[in-house]
Amino acid sequence: MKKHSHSVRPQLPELTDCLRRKSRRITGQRQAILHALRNHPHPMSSKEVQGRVGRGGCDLATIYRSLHMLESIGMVKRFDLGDGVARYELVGTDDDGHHHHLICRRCAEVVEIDDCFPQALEEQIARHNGYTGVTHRLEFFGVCPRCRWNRLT
Amino acid sequence: MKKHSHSVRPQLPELTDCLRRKSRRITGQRQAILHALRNHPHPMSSKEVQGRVGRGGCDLATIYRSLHMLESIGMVKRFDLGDGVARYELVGTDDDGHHHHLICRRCAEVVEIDDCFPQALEEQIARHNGYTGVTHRLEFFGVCPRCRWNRLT
DNA sequence: CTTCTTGCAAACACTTTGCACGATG
DNA sequence: CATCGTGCAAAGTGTTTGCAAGAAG
Repeated sequence: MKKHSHSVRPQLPELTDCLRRKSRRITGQRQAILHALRNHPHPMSSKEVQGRVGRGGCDLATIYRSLHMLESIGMVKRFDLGDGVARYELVGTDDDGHHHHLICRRCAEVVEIDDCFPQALEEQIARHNGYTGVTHRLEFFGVCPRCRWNRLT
Repeated sequence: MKKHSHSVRPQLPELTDCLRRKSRRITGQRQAILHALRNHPHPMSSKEVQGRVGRGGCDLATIYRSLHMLESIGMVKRFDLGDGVARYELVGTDDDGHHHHLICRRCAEVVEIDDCFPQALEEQIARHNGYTGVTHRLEFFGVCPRCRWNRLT
């Protein structure tokens, strides 16, 4: 059971080990991308990742390819915040990365949410429709305290 | 309270009246688009709408503009099924169009779902984070009975 | 030295926009 | 007949891909 939004944040060596185990090559770019993801535990778009990859930078195509690869081996999770831009988060070492977000409609601030759609209800929906392997994608939208305040003044 | 997925399906005259009330012009294209949406009560992309607009057809740009306009006056609701393509559904006369979907990961079949995220829990999430006007976007994904069967054979 | 990765540029898919012409109220 | 809506083509985004050069194991 998870008690807090942020699970254990993996260290870089653990991450590269993970690549090694999956027989993926450990390149400078991949390390930089993982480093960027590690230091900003919020959904990041490819461009945002690129912006946080320092010295020398990294081609966007490489970012896209890396992110896909990392997703395919379960090291990152893709999130869809509703604006047609794919965002990714590093998956902790102890969980599967499944969680949700509360996004401010005005400033796009993102808060991690621990609550989840009731499992019993999901199972009922699956059974009722004859579907198997059912999961869900869930995000909340609202106005954050700061934006609400700014709007009032 | 809603009892069944599909609320009252508006007739064409009601729809055009709605446009009139909002002082939007009633053009052949808009009628055709509304007609298409009316006869296919599932999330439809702009291209799908175009494919169902008969005789003469209609420019894609017009479809995009119409769909935006219809959304802005609340006649259609936009859904995001996770594949970066905006889809729209006509909103019934008696509800606000809020509902969810169960989508087959293999054939993309879509089933309307009546269940919703528990309101009490949503309010708690909002309060806990100081957010106001909180809503949610929720979609389920799984494998439909038919695809499951085909896979077994 | 073999195989996997990268950068670059071109290609793509979806969506938006400028503008002159055409239709609606 | 004033205004709004449409078609067409061009431009914008975000993302994917082909290919030769480069790096990892």
